[in-house]
Amino acid sequence: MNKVFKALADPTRRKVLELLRQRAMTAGELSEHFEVSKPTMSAHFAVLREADLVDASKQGTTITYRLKLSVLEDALLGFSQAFGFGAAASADKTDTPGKGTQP
Amino acid sequence: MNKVFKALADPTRRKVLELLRQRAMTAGELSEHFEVSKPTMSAHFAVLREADLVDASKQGTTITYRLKLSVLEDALLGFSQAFGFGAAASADKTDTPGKGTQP
DNA sequence: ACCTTGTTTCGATGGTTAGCTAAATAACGA
DNA sequence: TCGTTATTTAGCTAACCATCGAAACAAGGT
Repeated sequence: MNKVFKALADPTRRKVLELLRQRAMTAGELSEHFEVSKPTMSAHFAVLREADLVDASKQGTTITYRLKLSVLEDALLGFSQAFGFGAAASADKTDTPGKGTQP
Repeated sequence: MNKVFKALADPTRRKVLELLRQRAMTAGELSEHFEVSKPTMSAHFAVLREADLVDASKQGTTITYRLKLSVLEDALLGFSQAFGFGAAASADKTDTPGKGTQP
C-alpha cells in the first residue's frame, strides 16, 4: 500500500493510469503519449507493476497493460475513509471479476 | 497538486496527517509518535506545509499544526473521481470555511 | 535465415530526499 | 539578563530515483 502511494507520486505514472482507465494499451502505445525515452517508460511500468496497479499480458511481441482498478480503489478509498470524507466505493470492476488485491 | 501526492508518498507524513486529523498538535507532540530526530520531523513538516496540507500557527514557543482537510480532499477526491469511483465528498470543513484550493 | 518492430536490461549520470549531529533562533520565566 | 525549552536552520552523507544512449532480447513477417 505504500508502494501504491509511491507510484502515485509521479505525474507520468498518474497519467499512465488515467490513460489506462479508458482502455487497455500496449507499452508502445502508452509511450507515444510522453516525451521520454522507452527505457524510462519501461521503468515507470515496472513501478506500476510492482505496486500491483497494472496487469501486463504479453501477446506476441506486444505487451498490453491494463489498469487494476480494485487496487487503486483499495488504497485511495481506504485512505480517504481514514480521513472522514466518506468515499462511496462504487468502482464498476467489470474487468476485474476476481476482485480484491490478489495474493 | 503534484506536491500533495509527493507529500503523501511518505509513510511518516501520511501518519502525521492521520494524527492531525483527530486534533491539532504541536511539532514536539507529533514528534513523540515517531522514532526520528526533531530536525527530520521538521523537514517533514516543511514538506507538508509546502503542499499546503497543514497550517502552522505559532503561539509562544510552540507551533501548532492543523490539518487542512479541504486540500487533501480536493486532491484525493479529484483524483478518485477521474477514475470513476465516485468519492462522496463530505468532509466537515468546520475550520476551513473558505474551502477550495486557495489561490 | 534475416530483417523489423516492440520491449527490456545495462551502465552511467545528475538531481532529489531522508536522515543525522550540531548550532542558531525565539519566547518565556526567574 | 540568564537559563530553559521548543523548534528550525545549516551542513553533511548515504540512498534513491528519473533519465539517457546503447545494446540485448523476443516474436513475426518476408
